[in-house]
Amino acid sequence: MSFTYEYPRPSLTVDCVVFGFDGNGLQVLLIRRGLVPFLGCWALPGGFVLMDEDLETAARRELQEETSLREVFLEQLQTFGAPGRDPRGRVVSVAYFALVRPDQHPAKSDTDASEAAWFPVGKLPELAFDHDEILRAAQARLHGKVRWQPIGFELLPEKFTLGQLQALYEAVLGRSLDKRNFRKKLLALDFIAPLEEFTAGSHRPARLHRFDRPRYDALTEGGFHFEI
Amino acid sequence: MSFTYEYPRPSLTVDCVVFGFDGNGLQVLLIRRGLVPFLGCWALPGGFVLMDEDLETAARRELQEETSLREVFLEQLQTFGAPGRDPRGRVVSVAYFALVRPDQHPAKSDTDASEAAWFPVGKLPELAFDHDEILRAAQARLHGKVRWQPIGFELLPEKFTLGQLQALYEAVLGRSLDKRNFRKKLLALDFIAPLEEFTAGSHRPARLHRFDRPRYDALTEGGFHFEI
DNA sequence: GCAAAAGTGTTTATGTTACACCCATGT
DNA sequence: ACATGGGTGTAACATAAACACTTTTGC
Repeated sequence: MSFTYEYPRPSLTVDCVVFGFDGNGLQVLLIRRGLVPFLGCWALPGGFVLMDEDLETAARRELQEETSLREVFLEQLQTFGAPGRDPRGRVVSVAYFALVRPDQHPAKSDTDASEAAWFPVGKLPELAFDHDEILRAAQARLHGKVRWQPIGFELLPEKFTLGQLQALYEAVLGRSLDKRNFRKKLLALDFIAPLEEFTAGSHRPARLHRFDRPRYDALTEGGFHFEI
Repeated sequence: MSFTYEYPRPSLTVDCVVFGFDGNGLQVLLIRRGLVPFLGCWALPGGFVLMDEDLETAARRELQEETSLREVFLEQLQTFGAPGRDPRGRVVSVAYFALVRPDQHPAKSDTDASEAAWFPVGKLPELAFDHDEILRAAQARLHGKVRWQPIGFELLPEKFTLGQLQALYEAVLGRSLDKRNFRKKLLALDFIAPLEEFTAGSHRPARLHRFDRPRYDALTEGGFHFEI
């Protein structure tokens, strides 16, 4: 059919902004490029979408190929398509943002050809293409979203302390929160279940909690809305 | 360079979900397709992205070509790229959503070849491609957004009554609001300026108001956040 | 015993909800 | 005069914010 020749076609890629949390600050996973252009430069993991592949599938495939990450929380962010954003020609990129738990973290620096490393969001290196712009959009989304969606739990281990959760919120929101009010509010929401387990370690043991997803789903079906 | 042949390329389109408000209910602007596939079927305005054209520019161009709309509020919504969403082959579509004021509304039915018409969001015809899915995503975005961003004003004339504004919020949110509380809250936000003008007409004249964008911008720069 | 993080309640201020009547105009 | 939408205030209630000390552990 003549259709395939009617319009010139841009190339299509996906790029992923992968956030992690180490108990202290928010981190982003970057890879060092092994190809021109921007050879040796840090960049977001990503690559070309295959012809019969769903966009999210492409993002997950690239994540696994470049960072060994599987089964992470992944959500479409925004599509970047300014002409000139890629020196090779017209390349449109669908950006995703991902949240990974500490136990899913890939090694800080692989021995593989493709080097991957975590960087604190405050201390990022120069990035290839328009990846700094994509990253800013992802940070804005995370910031706007964490207050009314339970995405914080995607960044913590399955069992976590309220102290960890608060540190995460403080890192994402960029301000400190009152400990008593934070606990009161979160526990009142009633989808964080306290466990009979405690941390061991160099201070007073802290009670562990778990995010109760079935409970959360039940609440949201009833038109429930929270805000932190 | 060999790059251009390394990867097969999907075709890239933009589609626009255009919302309008007629004082009563929320409406969506659709066009009747003049080409196969889905010839004669209602669809979202949109079309192919040119090779050296920004995505938003493409959306604005298509809007003007197909619906004569210019200078509308336009925001990127989401990108739809499931293989098989277009029977012609792999076509990825970047969806936008637009808000237009009554004075920008194109004629209800053009005499032109390309027919365009407004439909109430509750009574939509069958749509081409996956446009029903795109439309649902746009409605969800509008619903989630209207409460904390001043997008309501993009759907009303420059000078409006609080009654009109409330009717719009009720249409978007799908529930009725208390008149006194609504007025109290909106006026307290302090970016809606009352004017010394009034409607004429068949009842008690209503005071007109104007959205004070400079005032709004000043407030948001100071980290201000509202919710209706 | 001291450093370090965990845990816990009350008071005050602020914001949200519910609610009913008179007003100005056109017909 | 009546129908129609415009306009107004207060009291009860719920939510959010401010605030300091005791507990438990490892060293």
